[in-house]
Amino acid sequence: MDMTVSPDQPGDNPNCRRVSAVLSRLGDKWTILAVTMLVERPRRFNELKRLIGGISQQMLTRTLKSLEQDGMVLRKVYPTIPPKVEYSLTTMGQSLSEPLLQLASWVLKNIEQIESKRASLKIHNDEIF
Amino acid sequence: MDMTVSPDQPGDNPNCRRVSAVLSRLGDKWTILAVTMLVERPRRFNELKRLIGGISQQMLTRTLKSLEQDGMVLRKVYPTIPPKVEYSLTTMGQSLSEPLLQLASWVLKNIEQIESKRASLKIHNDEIF
DNA sequence: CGGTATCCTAGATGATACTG
DNA sequence: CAGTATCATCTAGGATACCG
Repeated sequence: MDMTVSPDQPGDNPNCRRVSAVLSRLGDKWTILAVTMLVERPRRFNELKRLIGGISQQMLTRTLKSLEQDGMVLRKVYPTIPPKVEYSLTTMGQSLSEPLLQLASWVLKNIEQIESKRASLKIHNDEIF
Repeated sequence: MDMTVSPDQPGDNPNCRRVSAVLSRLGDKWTILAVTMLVERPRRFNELKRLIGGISQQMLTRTLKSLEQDGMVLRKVYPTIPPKVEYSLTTMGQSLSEPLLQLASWVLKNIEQIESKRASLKIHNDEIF
């Protein structure tokens, strides 16, 4: 599972792509947010929906299902009326949350700079066209 | 820029979505790999293409342009014949690479477990359908 | 060598309605 | 409450051809 790269190594790098496949799943529009919302404690479906904000019901369902299939999230159903479903992080999910929170923290520290850079480019383009 | 969440706080969370927007850009299919390939030293366009492997020319162009617009990557053109273009990480790009490499490292440590879990679910579904 | 331009498709996402 | 089902839209990404 070596991701180091010898200089100018030609051809494809299968390990890179296996890792990339997982990363691009983690990096979809909602996954990281969902995991973040589960760090503190288990949450119910609609609770997560409110916390995340702006996610459609369907996408929350899919996101949670993917996380469950990858072993990051545990789904527990309480057969009450009305039904209650609680989502929590597995051990692997908790360990994932550590680098994820570090990344989120980096984004928070740098988001002003990123957004202002994007904005300035936009203005520049607007001047040209 | 508070990402902490008071319990059951209703409504949308704009900060979450600003962060999410950046994260989902970072998490696309190629960005993280591209940044990783630039950590060691600057690289030329086709060098990156070879290192990443499997990326189309167009997507590499787009990925690098996005990173440049966000201030992560510096693009330096040497007006030689044939043309030579070198990409390197900016200071912000270097600082980004730290949490990114930690995340990549986490994936490497857990990828076997994730892939086997996915595979076992696939077998299970194949038995049903 | 390091790109653009164009076209195309699968999949991601959203909106809405319905259900146990 | 916690979903499914269905339909519509948008975009990421690939393939290919061309360019300075």
